[in-house]
Amino acid sequence: MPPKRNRASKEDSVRVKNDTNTKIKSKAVSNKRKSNTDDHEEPTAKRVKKVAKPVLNKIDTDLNEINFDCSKLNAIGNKYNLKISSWNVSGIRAVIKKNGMDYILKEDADIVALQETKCDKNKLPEEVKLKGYHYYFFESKKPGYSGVALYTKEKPVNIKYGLDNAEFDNEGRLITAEYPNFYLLNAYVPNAGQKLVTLPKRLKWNEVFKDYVKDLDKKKPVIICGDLNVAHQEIDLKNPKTNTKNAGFTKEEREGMTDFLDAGFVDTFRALYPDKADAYTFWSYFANARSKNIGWRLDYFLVSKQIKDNVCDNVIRDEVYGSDHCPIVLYINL
Amino acid sequence: MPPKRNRASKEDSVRVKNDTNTKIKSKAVSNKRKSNTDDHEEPTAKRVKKVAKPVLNKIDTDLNEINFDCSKLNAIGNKYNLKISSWNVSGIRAVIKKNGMDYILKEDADIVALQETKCDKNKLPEEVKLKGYHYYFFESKKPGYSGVALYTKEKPVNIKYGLDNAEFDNEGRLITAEYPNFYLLNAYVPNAGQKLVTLPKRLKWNEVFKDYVKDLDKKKPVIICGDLNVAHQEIDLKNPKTNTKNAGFTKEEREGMTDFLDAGFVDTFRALYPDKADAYTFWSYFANARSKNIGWRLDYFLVSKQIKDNVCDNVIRDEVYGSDHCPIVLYINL
DNA sequence: CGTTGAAGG
DNA sequence: CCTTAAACG
Repeated sequence: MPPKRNRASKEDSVRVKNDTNTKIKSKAVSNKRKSNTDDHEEPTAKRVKKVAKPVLNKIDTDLNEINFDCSKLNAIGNKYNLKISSWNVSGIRAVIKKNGMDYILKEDADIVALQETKCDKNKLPEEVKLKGYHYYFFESKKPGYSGVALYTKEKPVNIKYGLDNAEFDNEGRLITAEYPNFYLLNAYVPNAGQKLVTLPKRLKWNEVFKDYVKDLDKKKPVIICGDLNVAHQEIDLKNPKTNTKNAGFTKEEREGMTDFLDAGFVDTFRALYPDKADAYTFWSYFANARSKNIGWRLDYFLVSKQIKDNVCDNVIRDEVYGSDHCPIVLYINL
Repeated sequence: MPPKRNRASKEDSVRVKNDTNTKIKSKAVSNKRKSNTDDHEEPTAKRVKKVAKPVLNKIDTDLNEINFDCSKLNAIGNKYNLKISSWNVSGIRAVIKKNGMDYILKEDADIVALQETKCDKNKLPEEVKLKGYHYYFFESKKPGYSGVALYTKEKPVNIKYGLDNAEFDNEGRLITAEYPNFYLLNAYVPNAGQKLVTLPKRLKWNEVFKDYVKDLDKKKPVIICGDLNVAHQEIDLKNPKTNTKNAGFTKEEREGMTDFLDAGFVDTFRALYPDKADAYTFWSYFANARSKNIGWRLDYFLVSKQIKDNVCDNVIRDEVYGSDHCPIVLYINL
């Protein structure tokens, strides 16, 4: 069983105090006023809450049902010696309330990369402290917006926040951890926005980020993970036809991804499973998309070409709820 | 038992889907990286939620424990033939979620006056429709702010929204219902604000309102109910000494109340119970004030002097939770 | 639809 | 402390 935290039960009901001293029950006096209901202005909204809570916050089975290990060998014939988990939590405090840290502890990855933490450093609850990990939070200047975090068992040689760009570094979108034999980048790529209002900003990021990573790649192999906010190909989302003008599947964003990969990187999931459809990491909260698996693959592990054969597996943990994204896990031998 | 609505249980937990097809449990590979936790920047906020939810949303007993009838006779010797309930709900949608409408139905008053409904007409949920009542909502132009509602079994001769003052009528603070033999006024009086920033506005209200009511009082007797946002005398709040500079107990607000009563009205609760202490209708949500009964009497029934002897009783329903105010009930014979 | 801060109480 | 609307996704 996953450790359960003490949490208050939310019994939302009008309460009645227990010290009533007037218990005489008599029939209410008959009332001369007769009621008929007709002419008032009608309320238009339907109900306070639609029907039932989305299944999202309910436990069906427990985390022990998941196999967190991996027996697959990589192309070189080695088992993994490094496990990395990446998860867009869409608000770390909300995920904590849903016992999301239990998943992280159970996964027991060597490195955990979180995106959209949406929490100022001084508001981080105690629960973010995970024993056995060094952790690093990079927040946005805009409170409650964006933000990334990195947990790592081994202390990195160096930690760098941002990519030396004032605009993006104000938004807590990138942590670079340098290890002896590789760089690990945790990225939360700008969303192109409703009606693509921030597509220009996004394309600017693509350029700045590519330049930044190419420089690193000259020194050591690079592992990039996070929410890259693009479904690369048609296979990477349920409804490619109707989303070509929507954030995450525009021609520009898709070409940006292709362009990035052409610079010498591999989408590990697609490399391992070239034809696997219906494999998504994000589902809109709208219209119960997740239960119908109407999703997008927006979260990735990209690795430098030189270490692509080191990858053992890339797993999508779509059994894990708590956010509109699910975690993804990379097993690699480095 | 009060009728329970179908509501989703809020089991806030990270959920795991029930279709895991990989159940091989093998020991995680031993990891060469050793962990030691020391140097990261410390989170400063303590916990996500303090300790436990305030008792406010929990049912202890049920509404059947309350005696909603009244056998007391008024000074003329008559039992009541009219029951009026007044409740500052502090958000009608929140109260509905806590089954607050069950209280209203159980009380079964002839007239129900609500304050701080905080809901645009087009966002009112279905649950505001109560069978057997005509209802009238007066909203603020500022969404989610102020707003009053009136439920009445007998259809009034006339309904008037506001008091012909542009400033106050934009804020949904007053409904006047004219009945054959009296006026019923449902008022949500402006709060003087943090550091008394809106005390001038409040004092302006006092003048405008007094003039308005005095005019009505010349025609028919008046019953005023609602959140008058003042504790009149020291007996009307737990901590009079420390609150003389705070909204609700300033000299100006208290004198405003005295001044209003001097115009020919009676505070029915205090008239019936001149020395009753610890009788409050509001408790701050801060510091568990309600469980310690650190409260204020801010909600009133005021009646024209000419009908003061018609009053049978004025009850404070402090057993009813769901808001930071509790309901009050007037039993009268008219 | 769900998370967040901000205003208001 | 609690409710709400607005921004963002």
